[in-house]
Amino acid sequence: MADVKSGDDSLLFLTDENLRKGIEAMFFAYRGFTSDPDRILQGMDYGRAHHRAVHFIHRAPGTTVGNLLDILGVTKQSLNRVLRSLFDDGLVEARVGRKDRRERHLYLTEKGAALERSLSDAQRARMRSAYRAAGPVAVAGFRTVLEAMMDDSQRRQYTALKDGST
Amino acid sequence: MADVKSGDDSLLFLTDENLRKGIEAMFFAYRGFTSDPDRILQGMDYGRAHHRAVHFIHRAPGTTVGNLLDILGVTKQSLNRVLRSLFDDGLVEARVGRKDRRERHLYLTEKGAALERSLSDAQRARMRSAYRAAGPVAVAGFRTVLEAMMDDSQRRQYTALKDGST
DNA sequence: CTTGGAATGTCAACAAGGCTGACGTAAATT
DNA sequence: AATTTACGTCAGCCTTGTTGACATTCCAAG
Repeated sequence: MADVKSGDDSLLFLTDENLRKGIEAMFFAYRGFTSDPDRILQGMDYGRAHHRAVHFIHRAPGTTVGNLLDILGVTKQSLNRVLRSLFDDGLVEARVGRKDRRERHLYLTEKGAALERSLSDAQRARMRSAYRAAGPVAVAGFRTVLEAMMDDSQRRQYTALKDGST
Repeated sequence: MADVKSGDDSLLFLTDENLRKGIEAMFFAYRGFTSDPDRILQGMDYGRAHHRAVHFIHRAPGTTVGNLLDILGVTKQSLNRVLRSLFDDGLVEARVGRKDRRERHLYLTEKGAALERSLSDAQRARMRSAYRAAGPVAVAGFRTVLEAMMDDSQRRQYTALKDGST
């Protein structure tokens, strides 16, 4: 695909220079992307790892620990440290699986949902403002490129969530 | 805001659902974005922090330590630890400023340039494949949205680099 | 010339959040 | 009954970020 004859400059967007700009844009944008939740979380005993856990538990209530491990791509020891503090503080609760009682299904409590809301409100506000400034066509392109940047396994998780439950 | 009259769907891309998808796309894509260099670096004594330092020294040869501090947004103690190991291993060299001799101007050695090349080759390969799959219009949108997501100070640094020296 | 402040380097201590390895328990599966 | 799976936990390590304190060097202003 995209086998462009010479004389055609439609592949100029693939120059190393343009790729470098994209790389640096990712770097700086990701900083902005995480900065608002980070600001909210600092001072609490929580960090970015808690944010991620809370986000995906909110997103897929009743998800199992193992499932969350796959999505977050960390070790169970690492996730467990985070989950334990969320349990202890009453933000997340685990219910034993009904079908398979080895599984723990995770849910946000009211308190947890409140934190999730405050974090995602902040992050969405930045996203919304960026989307609005860029317009719908740019946003579609944004999502297309991001999706193409993922590993296969990540893309599967993303799309599984994308059109997910609720 | 976003007071969309019914019948007009031009602002439908600003729904919370779409914003959430963008947020998750950023999360998963960033993992892909960093995974190739991370894989190369693991096993060496280096990590992502070294990659960033090497990248921006390559990008703006002769940059000062203070300048790099601004770009990377870390403390000098943190950066110094990274730079010291790069000095020790002969990947980066610091030349005392000619005009202001307090400043250290940073340059990659041949060895440092080789590492930079291997890291950025890997990262560019992923980027190129994503760009190619998405096409030029999507790429333009991608960059537009990312730029809109940055903080002002980040955007200034980004654009300063974007059309920068060489 | 002296001094204030800027740029840099360094030491010590600490925290978050990754990691591995090992081990234990309960429950499902074979 | 034996094995595998899902989960939890203990112990220890690494990277990379943080703060605070302090020394050095040197430009620039008084």
